[in-house]
This record gives sequence, structure tokens and C-alpha cells, in this order.
Amino acid sequence: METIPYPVTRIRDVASLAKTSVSTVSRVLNNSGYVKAEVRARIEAVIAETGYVPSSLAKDLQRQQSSLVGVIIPKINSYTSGEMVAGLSSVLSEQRYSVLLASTDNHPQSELESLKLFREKRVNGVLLLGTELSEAHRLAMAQMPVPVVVIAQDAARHGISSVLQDERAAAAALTRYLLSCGHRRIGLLGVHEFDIQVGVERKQGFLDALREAGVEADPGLMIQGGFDFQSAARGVDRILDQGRAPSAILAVTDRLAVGAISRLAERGIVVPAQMSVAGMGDIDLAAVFQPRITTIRYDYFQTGARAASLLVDAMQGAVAAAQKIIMGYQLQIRDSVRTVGG
Amino acid sequence: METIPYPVTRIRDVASLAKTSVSTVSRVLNNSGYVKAEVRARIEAVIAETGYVPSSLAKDLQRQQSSLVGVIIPKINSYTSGEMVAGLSSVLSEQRYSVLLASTDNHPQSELESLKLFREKRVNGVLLLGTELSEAHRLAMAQMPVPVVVIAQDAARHGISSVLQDERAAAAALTRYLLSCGHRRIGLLGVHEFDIQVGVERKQGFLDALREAGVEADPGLMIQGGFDFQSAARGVDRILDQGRAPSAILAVTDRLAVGAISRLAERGIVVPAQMSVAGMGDIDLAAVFQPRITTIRYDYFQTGARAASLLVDAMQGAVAAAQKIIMGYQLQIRDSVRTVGG
DNA sequence: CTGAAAGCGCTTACAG
DNA sequence: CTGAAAGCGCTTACAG
Repeated sequence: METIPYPVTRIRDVASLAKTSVSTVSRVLNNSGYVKAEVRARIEAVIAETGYVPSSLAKDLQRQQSSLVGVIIPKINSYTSGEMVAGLSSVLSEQRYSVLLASTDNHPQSELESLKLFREKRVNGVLLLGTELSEAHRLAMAQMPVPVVVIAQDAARHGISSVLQDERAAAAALTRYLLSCGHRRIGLLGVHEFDIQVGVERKQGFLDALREAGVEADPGLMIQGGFDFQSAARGVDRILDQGRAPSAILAVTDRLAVGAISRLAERGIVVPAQMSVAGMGDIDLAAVFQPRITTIRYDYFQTGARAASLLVDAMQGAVAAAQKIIMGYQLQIRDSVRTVGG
Repeated sequence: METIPYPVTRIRDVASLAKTSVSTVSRVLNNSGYVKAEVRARIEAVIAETGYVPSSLAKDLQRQQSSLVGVIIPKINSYTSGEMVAGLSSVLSEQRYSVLLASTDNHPQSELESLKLFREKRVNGVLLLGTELSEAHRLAMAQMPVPVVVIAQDAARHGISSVLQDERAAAAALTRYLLSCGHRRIGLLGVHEFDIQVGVERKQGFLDALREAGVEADPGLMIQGGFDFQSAARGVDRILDQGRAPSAILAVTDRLAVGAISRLAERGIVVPAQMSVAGMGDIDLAAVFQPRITTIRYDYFQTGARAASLLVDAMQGAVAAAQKIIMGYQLQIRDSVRTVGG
């Protein structure tokens, strides 16, 4: 054993210390081809002593394989994003892919830049958590030379695999439940329609169920706003101040439901005694908020995981055509909705 | 203009289509050196037409610079992690670094593997969101040939830059507030002590304030458990069932506070009328939960951002020695704590 | 202002 | 079983 003169950062250094060739070191590194036990031992000893770690920069260039997956998240600091990232990350890391994360803070422009960056980094696939899917998005995705899977929005008609919730059916199911509790005049606390899934689909489901039951929807009771507590408060005010109050409000997210209940409390209206409120999403505090919120449960972790699996299959060439996976949902009946007299 | 025979993926293809050399194309790509306007225009036209995107695999190998930052997060689907990742990601992307995310799902072993992976990927720096820092962690960090910054735990004495909350002072401030409201018998809903910051420091702060006020701590009132709602419920039961009940409980996280209030409600105890409960962290629902939770506010987004800035400075060689940044905190007085008769 | 050539650190036929 | 050599797609002195 001799002392190491310089930091050993190249396979060539290992080779010369082990008195062998670069090719042979490469073979033991990758466990490929035959290497005499004695030589292998010598090489392994050198690696252990020197702490040599091969450069995957060079390896990836040679193999034309980055083992990277680009993941675009509009807002990483939200409950649903967190769950999805946890889910997709667990399957990706198990499949030996690394996650290149682009948190775009709701800037569509920055999403497009990330796509560009991903191409430069030669990622093997892309996962895009979608909010709005503009024409520019579609173009950029079409130009990606690697598989793309969109989460939470439907891009299947553009030939891109998608995994999403059955928002419309879920909202309809929740509305039916409200109707079954005797509510006939129901407010909708919704969001802007450029979010197709939450803004459009959930509203459609709401309307489906009303129509089905022969209940006429009152436009004055249907609000569109943002996702924050402020929007919820404003929405509640508008619903309350428009004349005849509803007996129930369907908020399209749990956050909005919480904001609504809060605002109602400030105005002296107790939920559910004086008004019922339902949410959607089943964020973890929904079960523990007072009153516990009746809501729709989605499995966001699994949503992320399924999307990642789909992508892995595509990256490994297993599937050709675009797929569309619809995740299930679950009605969680809790305390924020009560039955009223027919 | 001729039609392009094959997908143009190499700088060489661009060069030949533009009737020039690889070196010149490289110059316009990197805006370095002189290029005649005419030639530049020709090259840019070819790039635009072909949609050529240079490979940063090759570029990084040549430049010995990955522009990658490895980020290790034990649990990405949590409020604090989400905020921190959003914060660090915003400064990193602004500085043109990409984030390689390793979500380790609370497996210390997987953190070590990620560190190994980061070395292979030749990241330029590492951000580690710490929970427990084992001996193996320290060794692995010491072996990293690039700067490392630890978030939320103190690794400064190991020569590693850290940015963390002033947990002890914050817990003491909150406890002082409880004392100032007339509470003398106070329960502590804590967590296990291998989490130094939350388990040990917050508890120490609690004890500091009691000692300061000449109030004796009752060991039967001090619980150690996990971070989940179940632990909170169990903790409340143990506190209640040990004999003389406290008039207030300090929960070391807001989640635990929420869990505690919930459990108290189930046992017919109303907060704050019959018992006060304080939390720490000021998660977004703390302000909207009923009752609104009195708590300590930390700025996790900024915590992540500061850590990233520190790392950027280190990666650019601006600083030599390890730094330690202590973030501030803020007492948020709300409704879950009330004043009781001396 | 431009191009030929070396080199970044690996992998992989290929010849021996 | 092993090693010399070419090549992955770039950048960067260097010579012209």
C-alpha cells in the first residue's frame, strides 16, 4: 500500500493505483464481464481506501441516459402537491431515477423554461402537475423527445398520458349526499374556470346532481374565486348578501370550506346547526377541524405514484399510446353537514 | 434552406448545416468570443429551425460543473418541508441551480444513499433538512467534497453551516406568556428527544421559563411522543389520567395542539373555557381552526431561502468558515389560551 | 474572426 | 480474462 498523492477522482487514477487498466476497473464498477478475483480485490481495495466515486456525468454522457425525471410543480407548499411529490418520488427512487424538481410558484412562463432546462439536462421523462394547460404548454410538451405524463389535468386528447381525479363524478356524489340530507337550496363556492378540473369539472358535477334531482340551480348562489381563505370569506359574503340564504354550501376545496365556516362564525352563523358546509379533498385537518368536515377523499399520494409508474413504463418503452387513468374517490361523511326537514 | 435529414441533436449537426465549425457554434451558444454577424445569423437560423438543444451532460462534464444542488427532505408531504422547499427552490432557481430532490420518507439509511448519489451526480452543493444527525451522517457530510448546509438542526460544531430556529427561546417566550395569563400548572405535549430541536430545545425553553418564574415542573405532566394526532390524543389522556389536571397545555407543534384540542373535546373539555392549549409553528390552519390557536410563528419559507443563499455563497467560494444562522420567531396570540385567576 | 485538436471521465466493442 | 482505442457531445486554448 502506498500513500495516495492526489485526490482520486478519476477511474484512471484507480486503475494506475491498482496496476490495471481503466477498462477493467470499469468492469468491476459495473459488474460486467469477467475479472480475475485477485484483480477485482485489488481494485476494490483501492476504491475503498481512496473513497473514489465514479462520475455519472461522464457515465450518463457515454450511455446517453441521465436517469433523471423532470418534475414540475406549480406550488410545492400545498397539501396536495406534497402528497403527490411524496408518491411519485417513492416509485421513482425505487426505480433508480432521480428527481429534478422545478417549483414554478404558479408561473406558467417558468414552467416552459423548466421544460427547456429539462431538455438540456437530457431527462428521461417529465411529470407535470398541471393547473392550466395553455397552447404554449401543449407545444412544449409535444416537442419533448421523451415521455411526458400530466397529473391532475386531462391532456389525453393531446396524446399525452394523464392521471387525474374523477372530479365531476365526485362533486356529483357529494351534491347528491347534500340533497339526500334534505338540502334544496345549495350554494357553490367554486374557483375560476381556467382550472379545468377544480373550476369546471367540480361545478359540472354539482350541476349534474341538481339537474338529476330536478332542482333548479340559482346563479346568484354560485361563486367563482381563488383558493385562499380570503376568497372563501368574500364568497360567503356574496352568497349571504344576495337575498335568500341557502341551507348548505358546497365548497370545492377543504380550505375553502374551512374559510367559509370561519367566516360564517364571524357572522354569527353556526355550522352545521344553522348552515351546512361540505368540502372536497380531505386534507388532513378536515378530520380534526371543528366541526369535522364532510368531504370527498382523494388519494393524492397514489395519484403521484400511479403517474410515476406510467412514466416509468413509457420510459422503458413498455407502452406506446397515451393512457388516461382516472383515480377513485370516497365520500367522507362527518359533522359539517346535517339533515334538514324536507 | 434544405430539409433536415435527421434529428439534430449534436452541435456538430448544427455546424455542418450552418456551414461552419463546431467551435463557432459553441461561441454563439455561449455568447463568448467574436462571431461575424452573418455567420451568427446563419447559426441561429439553423438552431431555430431544428429546435436544437445543447446537451448539458456534455457541457457539465467538460466544465466540471453540474449546477446541481442536492436537497434531502425526510418528509416532503408536511407543511414545514413544503415551505422550506419552496423557499430554497426560489433562490436556487434564481441563481440558475437545479434542484435534485431526494425525499427519504424518514429513512436515515436512504439519506446516506442519497448523499452517495449526489456525489456521483457531482452536485455543487447539498442542502440537508435534518431530523436526527447520526454519527454516520456526520461522516458522510464530512466526506462530501462540496459545501453542505444543514437546515433545522445544529451541525455548526461539526464545522457545517446550519440555519435553524431559536427553538429554546421561542418555547420559553410562549411559556412566559402562559405564565403571564395566570397558568401555573402547565402540561407539556412534547416529542422524542432524538429530534434535538423539537424534542430537546423546546422542552428546555419550557423548563427555562418555569424555573425563571419559580414554578416547579411536574414530570407527570411532561409527555414525549410522536408528531401525529394519535400521539396527541394519547398524550392528553396520560396528562388527564395522572391526577390533578393542568390549566394549560403547551403542545410543541400546532398539529399536536389541534390533536389535543380534538381529544379534549371528545372528553368533554372545552378549549379555552376549561383548558388552554398553545401550539408552535403557526401552520396555516392555526389561524382558522376553532378556537384559533395561540402559537409561535416561524418563517419556514425564509429559513429555506436563507439556507440556500448560504449554500450559494459557499459554492461560489465567498465564505470559508461554517456559519450558523438563527432565525427569529413571533408570538401569535389568538384564542386557544385564556387568562385564569391567579 | 474561425477552425482543428485536445480533453472532460466514463463505457464498450474489439483484438489478443 | 485484460487492455488499447474510439467515442459520447461539448468547451477552450491555440494557431492562423
